[in-house]
Amino acid sequence: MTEPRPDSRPTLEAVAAHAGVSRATASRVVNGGDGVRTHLADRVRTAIRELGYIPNHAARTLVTRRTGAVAVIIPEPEIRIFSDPFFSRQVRGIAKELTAHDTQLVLLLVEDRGDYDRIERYLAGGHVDGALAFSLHADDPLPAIIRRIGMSTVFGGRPGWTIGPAEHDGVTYVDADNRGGAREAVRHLLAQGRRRIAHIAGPLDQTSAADRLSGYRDALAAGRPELFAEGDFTPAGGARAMAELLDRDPGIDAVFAGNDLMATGALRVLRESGRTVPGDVALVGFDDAEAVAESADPPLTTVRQDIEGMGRLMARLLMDTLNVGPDERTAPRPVITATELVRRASA
Amino acid sequence: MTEPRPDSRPTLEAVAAHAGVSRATASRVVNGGDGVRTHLADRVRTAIRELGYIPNHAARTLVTRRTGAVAVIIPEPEIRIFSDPFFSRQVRGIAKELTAHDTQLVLLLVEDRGDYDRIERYLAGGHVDGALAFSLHADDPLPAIIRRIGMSTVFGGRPGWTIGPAEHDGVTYVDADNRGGAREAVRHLLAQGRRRIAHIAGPLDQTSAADRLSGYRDALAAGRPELFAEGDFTPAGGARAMAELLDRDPGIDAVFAGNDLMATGALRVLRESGRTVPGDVALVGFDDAEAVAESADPPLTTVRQDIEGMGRLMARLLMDTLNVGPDERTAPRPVITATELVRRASA
DNA sequence: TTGTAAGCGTTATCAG
DNA sequence: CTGATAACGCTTACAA
Repeated sequence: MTEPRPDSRPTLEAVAAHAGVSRATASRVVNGGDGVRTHLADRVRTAIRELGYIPNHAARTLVTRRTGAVAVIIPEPEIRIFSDPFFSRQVRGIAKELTAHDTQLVLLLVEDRGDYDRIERYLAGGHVDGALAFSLHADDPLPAIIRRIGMSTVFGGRPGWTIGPAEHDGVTYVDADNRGGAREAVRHLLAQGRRRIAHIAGPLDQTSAADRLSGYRDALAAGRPELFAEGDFTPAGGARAMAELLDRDPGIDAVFAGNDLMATGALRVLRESGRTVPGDVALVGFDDAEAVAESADPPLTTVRQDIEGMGRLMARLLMDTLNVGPDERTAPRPVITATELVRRASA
Repeated sequence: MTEPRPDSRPTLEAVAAHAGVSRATASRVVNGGDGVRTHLADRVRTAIRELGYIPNHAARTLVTRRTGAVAVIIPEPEIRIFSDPFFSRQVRGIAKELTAHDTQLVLLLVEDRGDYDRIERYLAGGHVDGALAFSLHADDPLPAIIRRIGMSTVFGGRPGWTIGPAEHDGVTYVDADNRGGAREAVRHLLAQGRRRIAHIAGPLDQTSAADRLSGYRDALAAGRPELFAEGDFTPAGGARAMAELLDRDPGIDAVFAGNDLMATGALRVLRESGRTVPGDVALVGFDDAEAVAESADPPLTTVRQDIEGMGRLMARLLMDTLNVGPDERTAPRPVITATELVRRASA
């Protein structure tokens, strides 16, 4: 019923023998075939096909010191992380780009502090050629690890220890223009004649939240009072913050939420308080999270960021680094991607 | 500023020399140290620590033919897949379990049909020891590939080509008790005196959708008319199906939706039609998707499945298979996990 | 252009 | 219990 020894696959040696050439020549053909007479190359290719040869990855890695794999490190200090569509979509973008470069994606989830030992061992163990890491808090141990073992890395989101988009210190990262996007959102509210614009910020130890708060302040600069509460990027947190804000100032006529999830929470509280949206209070979110912004009631006006595109970009940047050798790499630098205000019914 | 040659890490050879033993002995210590005099073992361990030795994975794999990695294959024929919290949570469970077994997770996303070539090459290339695969349609090429190259695999969700939980054909899979859960949901509606209970099914070529429909029918057996429309597991699809159902029978007084996302779509349409929930129409979802069921308005009564637990289970089952050798493995079998009705405000 | 041969870092076999 | 030594499958100088 089953084949005799399906276990051991043909080696390069077998291919060479089958084609009547040396293993070296066979190897050359497998790796592009430059400088091999087409006659022989064809014979080798035929042998490969007939034997169903597939290169042994471990053997290749052993000598080339290249694994053809990249680690994607995702922390989930809070529960929310992986169920947040944000990561899913970014990972999707990354996966697509890596696939295009014939590179594998090794997923490393970080649950708690102790996991970093494991991560370091893994990274140092040479299992991967580079790493992609996300949303680092200012005190995250990962940057130190990465620096220590000298691993090429691209970060997603401005790391907490950098000052801002302009001043960075030697890291490459991809981030949306959170500040600019927030500015645009608030200006949109101002343009509608809203006077008391509140902001529900995300956790301010995350730079995306801090940058959006900065944008909010930028737009309000013209002598307007600022009024904000800190949420946690969840609907419940948004609801809590909204209640607090309403308590502090019942006259609020607009809210800019740091993300769509918090906006839905705010929406619920606004409705429960008897206010209409956008009639009494206009509401703008951030992310344009699918299955959230669009299906909210009313659908959310929000600031869209191209999350999948950011993921792709991260991967591309990393591949670029990997493909030039440590010598003449382009200097590490942040890449800021544009945001876009999507107007729906809520503001 | 930087170390001279941070590039080349110490080898086992170096450790052996440092400890004054043979490479073979050093290797034994690295792999548990059975049958090595404690005296020597300690010396080796010290050397390992002092040199910062980390085993070279490729070299090890080359000889042991074990990679210490597992592939997680996720198809996304429709757009929704990865932004669906379902996969995220299942992956999370898998990741946790694999980590506990010191095994790496290689993520393989399948975009389109052509990707299967790449997947097959990858699997056959011996990059991983086993695979975890999801939600296969009846005509999915993956099972054939997996059988052809004889790779240990555990499926998530009942594969489309199996008949049901009882009759399976040689595959191990983990699935929630979709049918039982659906039955419970509908019985709950019946117990409330609802008479016209409609069902919004997911795409019926997915077994989870088909099984939930079966459960719906089971519960209705007592001579009740069945009334269902097929959605696509998205809010928009749920809305579409709801509109269609209302059109066909305006007297519907309850709806069992195949998942929470479709339930939110249905909710919107019900509200827009002037109906109250649960006053005029009771609504039950499926999944208990966080940030969806709970934050819906009203919060959704739904059937919870322990998604993360299912992920962990899948990984554990695979590891079990991997650790016993092809000889005496326990026969492939489905594992069905329990569901639980979570009562909230919508029904 | 092609072949020979020397590794790459481990584990595993087999004497001692 | 320990140590040579032979694989593992491939790439890459170096020679021819």
